[in-house]
Amino acid sequence: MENVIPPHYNPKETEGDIYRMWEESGFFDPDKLPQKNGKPFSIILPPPNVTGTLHMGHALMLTIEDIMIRFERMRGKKTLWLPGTDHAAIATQSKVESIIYKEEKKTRHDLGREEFLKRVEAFAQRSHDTIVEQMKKMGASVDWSREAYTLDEKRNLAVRTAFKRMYDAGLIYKGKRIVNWDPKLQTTVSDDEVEWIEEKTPFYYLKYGPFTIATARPETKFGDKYVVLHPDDPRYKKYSHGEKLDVEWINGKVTATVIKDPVIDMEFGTGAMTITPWHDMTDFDIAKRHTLDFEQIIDENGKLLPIAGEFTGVHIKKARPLIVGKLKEKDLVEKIDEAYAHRIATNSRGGGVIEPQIKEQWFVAVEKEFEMENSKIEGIRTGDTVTLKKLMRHVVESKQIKIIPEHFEKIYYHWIDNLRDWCISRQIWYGHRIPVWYCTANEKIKVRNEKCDEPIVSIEDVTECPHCSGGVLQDPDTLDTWFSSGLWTFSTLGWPEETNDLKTYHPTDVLETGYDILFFWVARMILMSTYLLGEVPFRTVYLHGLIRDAEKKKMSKSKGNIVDPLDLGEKYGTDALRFGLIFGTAPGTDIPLSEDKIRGMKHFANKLWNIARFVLTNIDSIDFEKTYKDLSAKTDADKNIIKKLNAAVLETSNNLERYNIHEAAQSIYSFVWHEFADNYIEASKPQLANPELSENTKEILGVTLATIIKLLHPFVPFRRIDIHPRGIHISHIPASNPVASFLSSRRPQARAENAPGSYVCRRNGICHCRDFRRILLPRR
RNA sequence: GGGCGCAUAGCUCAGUGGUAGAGCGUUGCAUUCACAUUGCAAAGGUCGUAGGUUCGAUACCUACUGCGCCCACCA
Repeated sequence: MENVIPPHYNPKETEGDIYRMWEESGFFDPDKLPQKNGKPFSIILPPPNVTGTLHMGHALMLTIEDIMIRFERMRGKKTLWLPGTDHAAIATQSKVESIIYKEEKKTRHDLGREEFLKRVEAFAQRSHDTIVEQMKKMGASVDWSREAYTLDEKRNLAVRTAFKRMYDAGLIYKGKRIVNWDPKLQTTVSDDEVEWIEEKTPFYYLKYGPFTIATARPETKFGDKYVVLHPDDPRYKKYSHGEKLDVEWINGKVTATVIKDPVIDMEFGTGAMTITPWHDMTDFDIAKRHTLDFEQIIDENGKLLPIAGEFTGVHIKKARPLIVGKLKEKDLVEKIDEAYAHRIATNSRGGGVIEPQIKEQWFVAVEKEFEMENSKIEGIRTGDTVTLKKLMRHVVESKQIKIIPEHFEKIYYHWIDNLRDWCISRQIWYGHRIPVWYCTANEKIKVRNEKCDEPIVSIEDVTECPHCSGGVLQDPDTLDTWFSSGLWTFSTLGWPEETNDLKTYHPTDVLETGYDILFFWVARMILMSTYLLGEVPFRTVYLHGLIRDAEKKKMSKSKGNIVDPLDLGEKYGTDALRFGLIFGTAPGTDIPLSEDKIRGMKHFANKLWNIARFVLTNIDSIDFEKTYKDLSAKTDADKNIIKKLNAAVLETSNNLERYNIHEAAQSIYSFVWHEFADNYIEASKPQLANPELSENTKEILGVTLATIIKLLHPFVPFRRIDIHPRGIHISHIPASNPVASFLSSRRPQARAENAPGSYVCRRNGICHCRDFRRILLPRR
């Protein structure tokens, strides 16, 4: 037989063609799979942000999910992996804002809402196209026909429906709360998006009547008329709660009221502090607790308001030295500690220093009790009184959602227990506009109804006030990006419509993502799904670790240590990249990315190539109907390899079934290299020369090769064997590509021999045939 | 301050109640024989310390030491 196999595996020659062949086969779409009646298995892809390109974390995510999906598809399940992308509201907006500013020196306000959104959408589209290409390069077997976008029409309907249902149930409300305000980007920022930066600031000890108070921010102190003390502090025993004193302050005399509250740390500073409830979280809480007055000192642009007297209109940054100067003049400064280490809140989305403000915002009430409708959750019946927090905790506690690795369950509970109402409004333009309208009719219109003061919450666009037919204005704010991604497991399946997909694939089986978004996203999906559908969004949460650089540092643009997954894929082949990413890495543990390891896995890819090369040049055909169970041993080497092959199949399948991906990879790796190649192939050489053993040895070689290719398929899918009358091709598709056309004919019962060009193996692209299932364990 | 985790080969990491594993690195051998884009082999570990449970502990429990992460946000 003519040997046309080159000695080195060249992934570039084949990967693109193989992906195209998969797409043509249609098997990524579960409706087109031969096993129409298989049990469903579904994963919804965590949608990458349309902020540019994929990074290593995405490559890892795609690899793990593709392994799970291909494994289940091979086992005969009706397998859906649904892809999509995320508009990532604030991240995308600030990215585009900074590009526009860099190139044209214009802000979004210079362009106006409409023009700016056009620019963002164009950018998002470009990012999307890049991401899709990159996903294909990674070999992701997602069903492109069901692709979704968090901001497309269907998802918009889902968002509005969810908002209205929660509003009507009293779980969404508008309220005044202190929020993280970013004066630079002119928006609120969620607690999770705040980044704390260590800084040394002077720490001022100021005389406040008989007290000395310590502060790092004298510029906020104008309105301070409450001095807070610990009730047990012996130094301040003679002052009682509620006592009023006149004190000399920045702009003259103020009447100070003594408040006793145990939140005060007696050890810190002087044990006495004055509060600024409008601009400080802790102060806000204290003021609420004692029903004190709130007064705004700083405006939305970071400038002082008239309460600051002569400093009115001065930006707080400039105001500090001026105010300190005045305090010194008045002899109110006792001392200044220059070496005080302080943490400053900043907006991690490329914004400025956070200045807390009290603002009207939309919130989701997580502790408000309501009656559960339509519950499919075990342990919670329809009509039970619950809270969103309780639902979120319950489904994990009762193991209806299992988190891998398990210890993240504890972290999840801790987070839930400390959870406060979720602020869902954002003062940015890119995203889902809040589906609320306000009546703009003024007093001149006689028909104005009392109800006109109520916000109009609607799924459809509102053009006039339903009460007075006056004009309306939509709330200018947009929703937190996690509001729409919270709906992701079911909005992608067609909700609120009762689609077949929703019935078939929800709850989904696995949600696989990085542990860094357990709170941002995973928890919010659990909230949304349990409330809106009365069921869990997924049964298993698989959390992968974060990819770090060789020095174990987080990859970030500012550090310049980003490694592009596609570069590595290009250099070593996608299979090597995929195997390297998952080999020896446990879930939930960070992975220092070493190029050496990927290179090592390329050796494995090449080893595999040469194993196939040896086997295929020594045999004439492979009977793909046979499995390892049909093999018989004539020598000790035969006996050993059959036993080990058997064990490798079991171990790999068992481990994959339990989502022990790295262990499954280890089993198959060590079998392929250290049993099959090192031992059996060596032993087979004399056996092949012996006429009595030759035929049986060929059969063992062929079946073992076919089995390992199948076992490896979920991990390294870019391999196929074609046996052609004129030679044997591994990982090579002739230009005419009859295999692809055979696959697309979707005749699983058709015998291999009937295939065009007498291709013996037709199944290495998408493994769907009976024998693939037979080599793997049936589901428990 | 609250919570979670880690400590295993020179490096980076898997793993297990009963002979300790991988990648890279190191050393030696091998080039018409499937594999130089390499292969084969070797060296290298009292599995952080001290107690406990157990017939048996690197693994389970406790304490300690040293690291790391998350949350809270101290005026």
